Amino acid sequence: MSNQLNIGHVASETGISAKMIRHYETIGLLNAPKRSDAGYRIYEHADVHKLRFIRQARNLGFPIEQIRELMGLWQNQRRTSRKVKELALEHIAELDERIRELQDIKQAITHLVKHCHGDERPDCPILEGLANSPGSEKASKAKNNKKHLKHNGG
Amino acid sequence: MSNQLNIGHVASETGISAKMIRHYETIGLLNAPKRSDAGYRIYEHADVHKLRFIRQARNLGFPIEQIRELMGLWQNQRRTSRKVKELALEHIAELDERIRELQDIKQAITHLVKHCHGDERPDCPILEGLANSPGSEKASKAKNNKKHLKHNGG
DNA sequence: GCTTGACCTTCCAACGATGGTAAGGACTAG
DNA sequence: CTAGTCCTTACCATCGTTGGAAGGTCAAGC
Repeated sequence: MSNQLNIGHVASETGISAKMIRHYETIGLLNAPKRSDAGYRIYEHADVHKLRFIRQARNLGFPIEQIRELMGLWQNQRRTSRKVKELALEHIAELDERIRELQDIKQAITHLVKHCHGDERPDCPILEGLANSPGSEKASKAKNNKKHLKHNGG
Repeated sequence: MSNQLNIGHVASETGISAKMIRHYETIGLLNAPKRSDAGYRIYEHADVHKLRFIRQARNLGFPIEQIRELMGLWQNQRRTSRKVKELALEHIAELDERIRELQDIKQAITHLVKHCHGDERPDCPILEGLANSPGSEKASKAKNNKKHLKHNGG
């Protein structure tokens, strides 16, 4: 009976933690499976397939909401590949934007670092740059739309 | 009397919302200012200076904890520029890693997109790629240490 | 006085995706 | 019967920021 598709089995088979499988169920990304008499979740092979799809999409950085759409398209036999490609291109554009932002930041810091001796002296252009750079700030609010600039989420 | 450095004034002067200024105080990034009889926060010009420093560092993507370190170094007259440069280089390394991750992802999706017609036909290599790619998953856990791959923090 | 409106205060919740932990029930092997 | 592993729900933490609610304060006008 150990080959029952309970959550642990599915988790190890898909590489998605039991925690996340339950989470995907609560947010409606995965349909709620049947339960055993004891209340255990019992999955079908189709669920494993779906979870693999989700994992792949997550690995590619698709946000949950886009994965929801992708899964809808995936299950829909009458979808057009045009719509799927649109979603993918949209995602690529977002990736490009984030890459560009990070590169801009990297360049700014690199510029500061270049002028820092990095020795025993306290003199440090990096700190000076952080303290002094933007002339006024009231105006910069409009330009700086980098809210989505997240540091490492891990 | 309107030139009192209360939180609203400081907020508009630094471009940091009053909300965030209070937040920085609660997490100990900014020291708690004096209060008026009514309990209003009354800041000094040094605080404005500090907040500008914080804002710049955030704009460059430094996480709060690193900003805390940077501010310590900034205020410390006996610091060495070496330590500051180390922190900055560490941050650059993290940026590089994130950029690389995003580029890898972008390349993978781009590869899928290239083979998709993007027309009225339902046939779609993108969805197939998402559904089928990784042969087994149990092993892939070790390789995939991209936990910190966050989508847009919005 | 009394009201209006802008400002301030604290506390609580949310985003997105995941990890952790706790308390308790269910199962399996010895 | 017991030990150990699995399952259940539920809450808290991350990370930085924003939003709202409910209430106190202040400066102005009538």
